[in-house]
Amino acid sequence: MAAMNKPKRYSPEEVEPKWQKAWDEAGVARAEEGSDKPKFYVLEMFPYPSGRIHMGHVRNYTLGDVLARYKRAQGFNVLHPMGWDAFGMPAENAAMQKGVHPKAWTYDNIAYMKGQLKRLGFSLDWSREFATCDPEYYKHEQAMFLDFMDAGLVERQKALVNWDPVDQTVLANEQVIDGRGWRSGALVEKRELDQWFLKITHYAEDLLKGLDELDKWPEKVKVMQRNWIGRSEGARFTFRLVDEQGKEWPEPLPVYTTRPDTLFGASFVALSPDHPITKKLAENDPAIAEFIRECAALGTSEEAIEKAEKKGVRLPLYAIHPFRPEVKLPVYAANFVLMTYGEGAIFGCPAHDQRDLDFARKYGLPVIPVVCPKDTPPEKCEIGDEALTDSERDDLVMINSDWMNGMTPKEAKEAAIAKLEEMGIGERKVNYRLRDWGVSRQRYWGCPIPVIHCPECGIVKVPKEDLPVTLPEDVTFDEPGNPLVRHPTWKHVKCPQCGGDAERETDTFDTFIDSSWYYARFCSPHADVPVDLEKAKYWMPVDQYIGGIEHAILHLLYSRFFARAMKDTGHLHLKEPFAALFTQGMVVHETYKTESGEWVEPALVERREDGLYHRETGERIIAGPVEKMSKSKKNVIDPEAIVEKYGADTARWFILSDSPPERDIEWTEAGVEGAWRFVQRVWRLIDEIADVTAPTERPDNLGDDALALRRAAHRTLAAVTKDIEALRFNVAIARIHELVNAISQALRKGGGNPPEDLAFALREAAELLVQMFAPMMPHLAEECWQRLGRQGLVAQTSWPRAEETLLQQDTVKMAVQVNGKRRTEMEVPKDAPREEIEKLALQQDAVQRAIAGKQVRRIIVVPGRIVNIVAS
RNA sequence: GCGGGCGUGGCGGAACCGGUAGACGCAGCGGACUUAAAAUCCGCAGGGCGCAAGCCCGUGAGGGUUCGACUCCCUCCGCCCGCACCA
Repeated sequence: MAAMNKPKRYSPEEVEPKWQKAWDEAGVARAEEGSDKPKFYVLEMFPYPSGRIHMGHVRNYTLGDVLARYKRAQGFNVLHPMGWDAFGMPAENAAMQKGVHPKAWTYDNIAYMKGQLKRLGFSLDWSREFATCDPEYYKHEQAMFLDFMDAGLVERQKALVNWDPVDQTVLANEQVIDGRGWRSGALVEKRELDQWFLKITHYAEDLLKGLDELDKWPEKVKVMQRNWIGRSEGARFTFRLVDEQGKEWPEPLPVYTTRPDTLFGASFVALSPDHPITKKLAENDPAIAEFIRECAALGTSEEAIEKAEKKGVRLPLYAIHPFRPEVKLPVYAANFVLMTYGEGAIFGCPAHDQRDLDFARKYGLPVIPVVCPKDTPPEKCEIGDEALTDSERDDLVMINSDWMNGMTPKEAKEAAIAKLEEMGIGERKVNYRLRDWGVSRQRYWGCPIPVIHCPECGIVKVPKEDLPVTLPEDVTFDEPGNPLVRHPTWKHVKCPQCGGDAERETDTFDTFIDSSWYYARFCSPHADVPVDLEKAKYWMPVDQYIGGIEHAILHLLYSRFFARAMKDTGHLHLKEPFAALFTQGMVVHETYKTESGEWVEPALVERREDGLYHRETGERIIAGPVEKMSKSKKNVIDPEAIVEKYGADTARWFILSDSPPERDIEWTEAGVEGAWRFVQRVWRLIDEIADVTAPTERPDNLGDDALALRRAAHRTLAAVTKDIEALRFNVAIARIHELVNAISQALRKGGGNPPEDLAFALREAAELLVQMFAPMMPHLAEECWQRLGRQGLVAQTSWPRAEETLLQQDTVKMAVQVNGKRRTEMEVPKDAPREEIEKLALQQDAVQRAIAGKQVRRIIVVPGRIVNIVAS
């Protein structure tokens, strides 16, 4: 008989804080080096301290926490740290809008969000916490930058940037909307500024090759990175140029091509509007100058590029065809030729390149096919509106190409390159789309770049002993622009070399630098070097990295680059920081609008019999599509409200159920209610079983019910173990549901006073159940564990092992098919001989009916699964 | 245009290596308990025909391989994501 005062209902608001405290005190999440256990480093992408945790965080960190808790139980020494990606523009925006200092705003947010993460019960090692805006963190970033400079991995280049003349700052491409600054609305200008660049291109080939080894990364991400790096093989060669009088231009013109095989089809040469020759010619030719202006005004927005017509302007030059000196190709400046790729100049072969074809048609240039399908006679080979761009197909052959005629395009490529090399005017060349990484930002809330500009000595590195270069705190945000520039004293320093007056660099680093090495810092967060190599050698690489797909290129590529640069400067020992990557799906929610088209938040929507209504105004509400939670569409569910109402375990359980973690999950009230009911149901079940008196030793003879339950429990354990390993949490949860159903049924069968054997099985199953869901619902698990009278924390208990003998069955159910159609099923002994199974199958009534009047031709037996009788 | 992925009940999704399609959950329906409701518990549930036993159809469409296909191959349709004047 249960005690009267026992809580009927599980109350997370009381239970959860209690266990969170217990975990803290027991140091459950503490990771220590020097353990003889194998290590496991699980990391989720650290958050930007925007103010509050959102559902995406809940999903991300729940996935990681399940894995961390599971691996700990499996006997791993687990590193599961958390920190803050704390530099960035929102802090400055808050400063401008609300008058708070970015630092205060950031640290307040961190404090608040840390509390939220704790209330969600994540087993994080907070002793390793840091924020990237801590000078203790960024001073190491500055030191490494100096080392990168010494290693030749840093360059200062002029670069075209988006300049907002009102806010007086550089904007990222994403911050330019329809040619205007997203905050100021001012027309953005293109400015050429001196910027710091990290030479990521130095590792282009290695970053590409490294992808092949990352067998635990999603193919999708690797493909995106491959495309981004954009390796292409071709040739670089030069054209001789002559002017209209036939006078030789002083310099030959280099071009890059991936299709040297099509050289005989060339009908023009085109330069980028930004090409030095174009600019030079524009000095004396207003038409060219006007064209350059036009192209610059068009901007670089994707939309503009997409819509832009192929356009060009004739330059007063001809290019001499390298293989046919008598042929002079007209030279144009064309808007589709990019200065930033290859040599900023191309030869146009309209027959085999769509852009060239469009251009040729517009300007009436010849279209000479040089590649032709084998079964088409050369004279019939014509190009309409579409260029023939294939070159890999084997059924293609070169035509109109002098000595290359008859070759395949592949052979012709080789032949053309050989010829260009022989002539001494070109060579084989690999090109990459990847550009160097511009890291200068004209912002305050970022890591200061540790260099000094001296009028005498030029660029001078800040001596390492003077690091960190810290941000001044007495800055104002009442004017646009970078407060570091107008700070009265900060930038004025003596040159470390000559002692004369000099100025600090006032740009700060792109915040992507901060997140490019934080994973390594977690190994030794308090070390006085960027990374303690001994510790990094123990913990790195990250065994499982988890985060959103939106970082597929930027963050993940920068991190891979940084690891390489750190390795080459002695700060790390490996090139690939993340051994396994998991990209989670988004949390989505239905959207709601009033009839007048205003977005309505879910909390204000009331579900009535005949539809949806506004809780306050009573207006009709129309449900819209299910979309990513976003403030603008108001379809946001605040995790804090969920935790308050249902507790962390319910939130965690729901977000893990139903949808596989890589897919989007729809947050629904009904789904959360379901999870909540399950939490209560488990609690009631454990509560009842705790009252059953059970033997501690397994009774010798187990009845059918007890044996069946033991089998169910151990089979579930085996399945759940596999599913967690594979991050198939939704399936693991389904198995756990099944086990709960099985235990409930067994408990009902046993009545209030089950026999000894069943009592033992019930207890065993209950304990296994609790251990299985502990990584997902850790608080409930501890409470149940205690209720079952077990000592210690589940969080510190080893993962149970399934008993092998219980996983096997004495008899198996086999389906019986006739001609591939299932007719019946039968129970046969596990290792019944083949003949026995065939005989039994043929005896089945349903089989007899199905084969009546037919001849049995063949019987296929798949042991333990099916029998298929082929009859005709 | 190029690249990647995905199409399974009303919904989210299961299905090991080619072997009983639809586990589990949500929503739904019926019943028990209750004065009533909530909660809880029991049961039903892909579609069609049938009183039933049972039979037929069924994993986007069509074809192929196979004793057997959600799974492998080909063609097509649809959706999602990424990249995109990259020579």
